[in-house]
Amino acid sequence: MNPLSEIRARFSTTLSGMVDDSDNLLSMIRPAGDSEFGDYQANCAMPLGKQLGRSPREIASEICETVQLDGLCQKIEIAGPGFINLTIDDDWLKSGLTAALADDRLGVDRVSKPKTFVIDYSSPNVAKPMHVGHVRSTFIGDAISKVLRFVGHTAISDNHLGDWGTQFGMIIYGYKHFLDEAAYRQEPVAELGRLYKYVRKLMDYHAAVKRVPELEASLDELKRKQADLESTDSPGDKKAEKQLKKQLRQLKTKIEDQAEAVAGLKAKILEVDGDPDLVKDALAHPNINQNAQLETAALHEGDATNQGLWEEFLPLCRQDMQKIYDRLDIKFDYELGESFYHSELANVVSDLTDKGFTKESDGAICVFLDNHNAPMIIQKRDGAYLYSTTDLATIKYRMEKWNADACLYVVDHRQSEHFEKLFDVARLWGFDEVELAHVAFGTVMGPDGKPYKTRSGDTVGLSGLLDEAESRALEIATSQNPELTEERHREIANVIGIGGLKYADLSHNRGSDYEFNYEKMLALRGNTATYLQYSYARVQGILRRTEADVDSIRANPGEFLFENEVERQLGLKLIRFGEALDEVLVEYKPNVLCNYLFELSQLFAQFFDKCSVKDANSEDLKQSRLQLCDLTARTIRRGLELLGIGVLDKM
RNA sequence: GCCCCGAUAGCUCAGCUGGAUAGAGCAAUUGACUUCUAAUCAAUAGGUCGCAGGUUCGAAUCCUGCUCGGGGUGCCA
Repeated sequence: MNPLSEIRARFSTTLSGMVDDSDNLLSMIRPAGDSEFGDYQANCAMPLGKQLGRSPREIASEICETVQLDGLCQKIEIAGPGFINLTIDDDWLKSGLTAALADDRLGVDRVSKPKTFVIDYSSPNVAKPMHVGHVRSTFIGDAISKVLRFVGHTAISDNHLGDWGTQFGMIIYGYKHFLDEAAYRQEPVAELGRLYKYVRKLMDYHAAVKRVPELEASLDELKRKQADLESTDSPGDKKAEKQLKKQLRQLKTKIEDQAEAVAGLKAKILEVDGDPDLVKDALAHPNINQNAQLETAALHEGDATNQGLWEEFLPLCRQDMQKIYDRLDIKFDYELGESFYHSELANVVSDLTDKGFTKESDGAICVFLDNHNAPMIIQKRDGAYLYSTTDLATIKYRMEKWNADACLYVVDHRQSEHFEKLFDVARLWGFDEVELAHVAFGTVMGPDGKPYKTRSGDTVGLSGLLDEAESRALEIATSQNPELTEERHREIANVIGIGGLKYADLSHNRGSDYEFNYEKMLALRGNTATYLQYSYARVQGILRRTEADVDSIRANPGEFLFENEVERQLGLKLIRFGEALDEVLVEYKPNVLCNYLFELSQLFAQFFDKCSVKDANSEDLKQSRLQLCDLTARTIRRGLELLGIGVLDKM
């Protein structure tokens, strides 16, 4: 039992005797903001005083008299307007640590009411290279799944692959017209990738050729407007003046954006124009955009040739994608892609229609919702279905198959409106018991504060990103410890490179955008995976140098001794691992666990500095310190494992 | 137009279901390696929590307005 839930349990009895609903008050018991005030503080006397019309300090002392904290807290003080400051009893702490030492779960309880969670994350489009944008969903989803499982829930991870989309129409079109058979026989995946990129290029070319004149016309129009506004006489009154300036500013950014877009499109045209083969193919395939779309439509309608090609391509693409997941050590329980649901889509629409929830509008079948202006369209005018339809079919399947208590969607925050609508429709449809949550995350930014792109403006490919992280890590590992073998260096580089990447992502609040930076990610100091991994390696160093036998430490523990204040702090932090995990799951925020592990490692570094294990004054103290070391190492290792990050005994 | 999100130290970010003197890392300055890994630790300095109001014992946190920035916005995913 972690101290916070223990304290809350004790307060619960007292508070429920004073008010009807004590849950809110219990949540006001929290870790102390300042260690001067003790370990925990209960702030519930102030609001309670108000509610009961009495002095908060009076209430506080009444609470203190009745609450049973014997054996749990050694000091209870009332301070300021009515704060109740609590200090955990050293004996309680020591017995908790002793129990954790012998426990594979480090003293973390399993939840009393396990639930079934379905977690939808990663979800890339197969046949398109994975890029930096997939990183966050993959890491965050994986970490949440692992924490859920560790605390005792059932977590079903499901990679909702985009395996039925327009990219297959493009590849099929490419296969039919541009295939290099020898290359396909030798390296099918590479050839399919080439075909995808090739068709993409030609499609972009035609789209750009068409779009540039339109954009340029609109750009001229904007510039005219700008000139008009600039030559407008000053309106005299301040408000109008301000309005005018604002309009001009907005126009200016719009002009800049469009000019940039035109330049980008022109670059794409030039790229094709500069290559005679590309020009030839571009001219020979003027309707490639429409025709690729037709290939997709044919696939969806069950065309035998396209179906056959799709069945041939899909396993190849998935195999290729699997390489990335293997490097990241990410596994899924299920990988039910969009194609898995395609036969159900018509039923979704007809069922919703039968129940009277749909309405036809401009030929499309829609579900209108009270709190949204735009409806959710579930079938297009041309009869095709949309991702909203697939998502609804997916919810139905997950409920029927797993009877989920909660479905978590770890998806980019830009899709929040889609999920609001989706969840509303699902509830309308009858799935109103399940918790449906969009675990949204922000964008990975480049050093310019814009979404992370390569210098040429393309998205950053994931496999290249991993290569770069590992090669930089290799350089660091080699220069730090030149005496190790190259094989060891590579192993270290893998663990700190991939770990650094994951930690950089997970340590940010998932809702925020963050700036991607290799240097910071792998920095030798600061709040990085390396720092945590180094702490772990230092413990292992101590255990080696003292020739400690961890099995016997765990089996025959001595008393924990707090000779130095930092030893008590470290012990308290260790016993609070479960609190951190609970906190992660309140809002599905892995950064809470990162913070905990960083603070734990900082305390260990202080302990390392001040409290020698090898040269402890007595055997008892040495034993106690070894126990703290062992617990620290196991907590860091377990915590990092839940984040999907590895550790090393030496680095 | 409408909707959503953000603005915290020079930089990158925590903190946000209201709590005590706003935190960390980096960068800067200073000190500590014959020592269990210095990939470390100790210390100094750095702030009008975008602006203006409001709510209250108490506001970075909640409410309103404004400024600036980002995103979304019926037939892409």
